[in-house]
Amino acid sequence: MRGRIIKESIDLFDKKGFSKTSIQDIVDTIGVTKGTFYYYFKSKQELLRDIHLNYIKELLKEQEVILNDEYISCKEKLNRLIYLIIKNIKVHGKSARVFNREVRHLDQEQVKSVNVYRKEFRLNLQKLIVEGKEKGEFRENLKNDIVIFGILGMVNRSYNWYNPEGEVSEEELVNIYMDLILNGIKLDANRT
Amino acid sequence: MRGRIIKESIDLFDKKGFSKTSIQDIVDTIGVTKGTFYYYFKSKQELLRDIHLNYIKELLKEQEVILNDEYISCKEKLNRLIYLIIKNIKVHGKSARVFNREVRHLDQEQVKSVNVYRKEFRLNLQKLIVEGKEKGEFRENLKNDIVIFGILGMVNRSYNWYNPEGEVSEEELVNIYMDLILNGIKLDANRT
Amino acid sequence: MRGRIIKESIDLFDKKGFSKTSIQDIVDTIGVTKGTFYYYFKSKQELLRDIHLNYIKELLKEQEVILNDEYISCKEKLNRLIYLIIKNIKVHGKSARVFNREVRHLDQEQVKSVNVYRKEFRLNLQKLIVEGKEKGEFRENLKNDIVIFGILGMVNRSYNWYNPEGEVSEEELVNIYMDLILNGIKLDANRT
Amino acid sequence: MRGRIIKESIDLFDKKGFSKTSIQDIVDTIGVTKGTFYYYFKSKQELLRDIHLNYIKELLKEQEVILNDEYISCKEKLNRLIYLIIKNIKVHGKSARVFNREVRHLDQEQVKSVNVYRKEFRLNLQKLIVEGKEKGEFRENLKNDIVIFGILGMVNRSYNWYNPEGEVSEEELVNIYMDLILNGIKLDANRT
DNA sequence: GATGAATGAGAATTCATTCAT
DNA sequence: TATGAATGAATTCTCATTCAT
Repeated sequence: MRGRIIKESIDLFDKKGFSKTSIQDIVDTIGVTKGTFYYYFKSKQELLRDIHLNYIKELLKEQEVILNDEYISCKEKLNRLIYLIIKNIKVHGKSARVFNREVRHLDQEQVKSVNVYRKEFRLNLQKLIVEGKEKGEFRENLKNDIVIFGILGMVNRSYNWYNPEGEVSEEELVNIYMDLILNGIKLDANRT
Repeated sequence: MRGRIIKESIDLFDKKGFSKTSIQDIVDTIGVTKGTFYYYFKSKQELLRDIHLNYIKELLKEQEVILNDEYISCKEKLNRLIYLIIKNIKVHGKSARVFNREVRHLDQEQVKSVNVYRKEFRLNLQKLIVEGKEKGEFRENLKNDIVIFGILGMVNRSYNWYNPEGEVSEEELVNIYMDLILNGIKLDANRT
Repeated sequence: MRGRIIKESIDLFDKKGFSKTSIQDIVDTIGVTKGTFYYYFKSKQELLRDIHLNYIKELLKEQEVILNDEYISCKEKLNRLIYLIIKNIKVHGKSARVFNREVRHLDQEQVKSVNVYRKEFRLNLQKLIVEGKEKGEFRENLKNDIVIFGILGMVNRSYNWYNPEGEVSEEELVNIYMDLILNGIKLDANRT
Repeated sequence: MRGRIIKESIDLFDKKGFSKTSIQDIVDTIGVTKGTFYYYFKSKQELLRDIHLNYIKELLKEQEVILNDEYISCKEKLNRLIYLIIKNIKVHGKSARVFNREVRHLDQEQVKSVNVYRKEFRLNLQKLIVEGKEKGEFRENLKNDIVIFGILGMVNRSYNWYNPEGEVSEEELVNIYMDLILNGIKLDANRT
């Protein structure tokens, strides 16, 4: 039951937004009554926090698998991490959008608890940049934090416009992003 | 009065979010009564739409000034356009955040009316990429639309984390973005 | 101006009902502002009372002309009085419907002032019955007041269903009512 | 609870009118809160529609019992039907008045659903006239529909002026109406 | 585990009315 | 005469939450 409530809530929050989705909407979709909801969750906010935590923890876990792979280059790791996010759009797009949109409906305490993981995710990425620099894969003169903010901004925004069923496949999109991130857009006579 | 209502609303919407800001909150801040609000606006949504339209129209106007300057290169134009957005954070950051966060509280009709301008802004940027390619400033093998989506995602997200009063100045931030966008992050032996 | 306000108000009250018609609706129709309304009327209720008084006074005047005609029988007077009401549907149907429907939006004081005339109208009709009895036109064993209440109920209700543009003309309707009122519906072997 | 809300609402709607009765008034009378009201009814209008439907359906049921009685004449049926309406004044007078006065506060859809029954009630009465003609009880040259509109108008208006506690008993009132309807008011030398 | 009735606080919105200009 | 800004009280309705069963 708890799982079903979470699942359907994500659907509804994605479709109508957190504040426009009522508990009634949620339980109606499942076919139970409001009492049931409050048997499993202390409040609407708690449900939202759970969704956030589920999402970011899962993402972190998958991130770690990639980062800990010793046999691939940093570029490849970056590639896979971006793919992780893009691939997520189809499978967990709803969670992702809810995650990215509805933070402001959590209270301070809850935001803090979520941000711990959020920050960890970002810092892990920064470490990747550092490592890439050391291995001579990335340029030295890069501001780690801002570069990561930039990449995340770019990739995450895809949730808002990218349609996985459209003409650009997920693999292509990742390639385009990687090309952009690695090489930039400038035409440079000296490059191959 | 109308102007004051808009101004204070932007403040509140930025601070607490659209749905958590009541008309009462707004009029209390100004020191008038709810009736006054409804004298100037048909509904809360109409106010939000007005904020959106004001913002995007203004942005479009400034964009055009930059794009129509015949004496500067495409790179320079891009630079200035990004600066336009970043500079906006300090001056119109609140509007910008409201603009980027609260779209979903507009109804279909209103979203449509706003999206006309939103799209125009994006298409203008795409034209810049095309032009840059023709002039040999940008690489040929770039997907115009996705590149622009990427750049906008990256730059716009700054509204959520960048603090203009912090240690990185706006000019520096723009330079970092430009460097990233133009050159990418890859270390390339052939480059200077 | 005053006249125009009354005229348009009757229209709107008939179409949407008194309570669903706002002062704003009224002044918008005319193209003036609310201030103007309150220059001419102390309140919305006062307007309604004026409409009522205008209507009933006018009706009374026309009634008197008919009743005072010395050269026609009581039957003929009754005929003409019913015709007066039915004919009114086309010309003053709106006023009439407002008059019959919206009494309850007047306050006690106002109802009283209107009922003076309303009652006079009814008593005049009762006198006609009395006179008709004396002249041997109507049966003796009739309860004057109830007969009149019955006739008025019957005829007045026409405002709610009768369409003067339909297939039954006003003259025909009056004839049907008169036949019903004079002769009843019973088949009587002794009658012609 | 639902029943109590309906009951008290009829009282209040009768006393103050639909639009002047607020949900607050209703729940205050019962001693519950507004939330309770909206637990049982989707809107104020829905409540009104329910009142209408309850009333007309009940009336229809009683009408059918009378019409289906094979052992009585049409005159007698008419007599009993009018008695049904008049008797109703004391018992269901409030419902009846609300039913007759507040139609215009229903929306189109709701009016339609109510009018189905309203019309059925009227058509049943028309069939009675037809039957009465065939059996030689009523005159042939009567317009069925208009006669019924007339009779209904006459009888229904009683709700507005007739006081069952007054000096005219319900039985007497019905007799007076029947006499008027059957025989008319004309003094006819040829009649008994 | 689950229900369903009830709450109560607050939300958006409407509107008759006032009044300085 | 007429305007238009402002009021304030009331109104319908929503909804997260509680709780006895």
